[in-house]
Amino acid sequence: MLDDRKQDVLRAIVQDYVATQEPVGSKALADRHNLGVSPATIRNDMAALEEEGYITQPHTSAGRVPTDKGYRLFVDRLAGVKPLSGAERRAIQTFLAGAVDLDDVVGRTVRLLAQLTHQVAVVQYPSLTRSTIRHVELLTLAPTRVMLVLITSTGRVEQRVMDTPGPVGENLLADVRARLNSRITGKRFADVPLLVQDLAEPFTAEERPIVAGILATLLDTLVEHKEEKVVLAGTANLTRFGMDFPNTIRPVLEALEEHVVLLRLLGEATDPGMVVRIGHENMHEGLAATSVVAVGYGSGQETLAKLGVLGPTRMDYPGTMGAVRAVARYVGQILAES
Amino acid sequence: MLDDRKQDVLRAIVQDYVATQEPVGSKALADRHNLGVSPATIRNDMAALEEEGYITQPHTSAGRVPTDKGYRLFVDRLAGVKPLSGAERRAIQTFLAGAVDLDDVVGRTVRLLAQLTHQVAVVQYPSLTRSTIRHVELLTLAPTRVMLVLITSTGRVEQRVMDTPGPVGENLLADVRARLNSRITGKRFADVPLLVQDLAEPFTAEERPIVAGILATLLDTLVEHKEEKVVLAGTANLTRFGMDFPNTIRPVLEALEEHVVLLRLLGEATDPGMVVRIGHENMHEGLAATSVVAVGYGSGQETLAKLGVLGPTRMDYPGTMGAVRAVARYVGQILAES
DNA sequence: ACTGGCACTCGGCGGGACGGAGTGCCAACC
DNA sequence: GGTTGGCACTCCGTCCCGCCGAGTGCCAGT
Repeated sequence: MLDDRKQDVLRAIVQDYVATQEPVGSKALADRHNLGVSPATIRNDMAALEEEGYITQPHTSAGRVPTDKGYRLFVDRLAGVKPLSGAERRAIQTFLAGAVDLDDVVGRTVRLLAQLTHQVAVVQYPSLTRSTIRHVELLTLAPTRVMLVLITSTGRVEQRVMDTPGPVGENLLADVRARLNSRITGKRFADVPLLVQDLAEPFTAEERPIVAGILATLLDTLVEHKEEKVVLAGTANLTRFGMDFPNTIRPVLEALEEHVVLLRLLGEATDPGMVVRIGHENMHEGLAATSVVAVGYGSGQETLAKLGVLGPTRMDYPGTMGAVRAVARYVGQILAES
Repeated sequence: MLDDRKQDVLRAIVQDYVATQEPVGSKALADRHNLGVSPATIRNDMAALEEEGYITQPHTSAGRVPTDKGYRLFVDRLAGVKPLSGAERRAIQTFLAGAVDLDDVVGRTVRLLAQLTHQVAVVQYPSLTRSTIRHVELLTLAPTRVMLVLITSTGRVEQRVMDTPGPVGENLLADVRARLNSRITGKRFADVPLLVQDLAEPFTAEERPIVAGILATLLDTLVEHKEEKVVLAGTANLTRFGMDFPNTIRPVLEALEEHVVLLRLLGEATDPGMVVRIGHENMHEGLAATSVVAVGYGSGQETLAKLGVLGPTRMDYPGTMGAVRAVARYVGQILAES
């Protein structure tokens, strides 16, 4: 379908367009890349590429610009992933190593990624769905008020305060705590409802509603925090592109504020494979000129969560992919150690 | 210095400019506000106002625009705080009442504030400095690894994982936990170092370094989390103003990413008094065209933290101040209940 | 002290001309 | 048949110019 030279031409067009941000013409191509043929020949190839939908011209008698389909081919077949320099790798490692807790790791990661790629970075918190329960703690705050603290295998802590139907003694609480932990410590979230089902039964009629309340809150917390959290950084980088702001930047900022959208963007990324979604592939009107590069990360084998960057379709894909992959690896490493 | 009519003129200029976003001329003023005098008279007053530095003209023969000094006078003496409508108040209350935990309260608050004011909203988490300790919990994660969970009177939970110099028995941990809680529960953060000073003494030579390590981590956590956390929302609202983006919006986005700057912006706000900082008063180059309206909030008497909004100097001050004040009150109320 | 009139100053806007970049096509060439 | 040089054509961006309107400052009159 596309002979070698046409692929070379497409690759050259993408590279030049990304570098200059301006439509690229046949003469400029012949000058900057030594393709060994004349501009006229390139023109013929360009006409063919346009026919096939890989490139387009903004107006008659302007240069060509890659289409989403063109970028897709470029990413899939014409370019690799550009590895980071040794210095960059070391910088990442030392920067992330200084983190004190999970929040800090995530915060540092997102800033790092934004700075490295000069784009908007998004990091999703380690997901609860695959993780297990490490400990459940119950504390009395007042006679009829209890705080539940849930610690997960990913180091995340969730807390919830609840009011109880009657006063709660320390003994009762200690009993419930012990029973709870012996049953669900080390278990997966999904299995918890079944495991605690009959936990209230041994208690007296007076105590039972209290215990039931605690269990309900526990289950509620598990469900509630399937709502993943995301953080982002580098929104100022959006201003680096073009002057057509009101139409371009605004919908992007709006999309970034909706966590639902963000999560969907990172959505399909899984650990080994990096996902690149280009322009309209995002299935979001406001992000038609935006690409997302995302990848899963995790400690050890399993994918805990995802991270990625978001920028204009005219981005440096090899470099961006390299940075995203590298950061994901180092974060996974850090998390595995702690 | 400024007679009544000149003040009326200035007020009218600010109101019209905020409404139209365009320099306002003498004729338009005479038409839209019934000041009872002719445009020529207004022109004289405007000349005086310009002389005094309250207004300025972008170019010769354009209308006048308020200066920072003009806005300052407007806020201080010419306008009040516009209270919200009953419907708005009810909407705030029900929206905030649905929150499940502290994170959720903060998240809802910031989104609410952004939507209400159509500007960028900033909410600082309840500060630790004035709050007291409600409970300290110690958990073993592995033989030589301990997790410390700190619960504060504001409902905030901080956790930290540490490695111990040797294996830690449950008995030892329970002992330390009990001693710690009996000493510092209910105490202020600032007093903790003194209170735990000699807590390691009763222990054996083997145990002492472990206990010391735990204490060190505790103190470290207290210091560490003086670094306040902030969240923001509504950055998309920045695009509502003018087309001079690259110069206007970029430095603002950059400033918003630096938490240090954000915290300083909210800085001086205290509960009863609302702080309005206009343009250059922010002492930040990139925020020369930006105003900040901030106020402290808290449950009961004391100010726990601050919130506010950030927008162009040409903002609707009375309305914004009304919204900020109202939201702060309701958040304080919600926090007091929980 | 206020008002109406008047000359003056600019910025914004539309129209027209120009130059340049780039294309498509065609005939010639290897 | 693929490749090349040449050429006419198209259109965008830009510059320049002149006009119009809004708004001002000043001054003389009430």
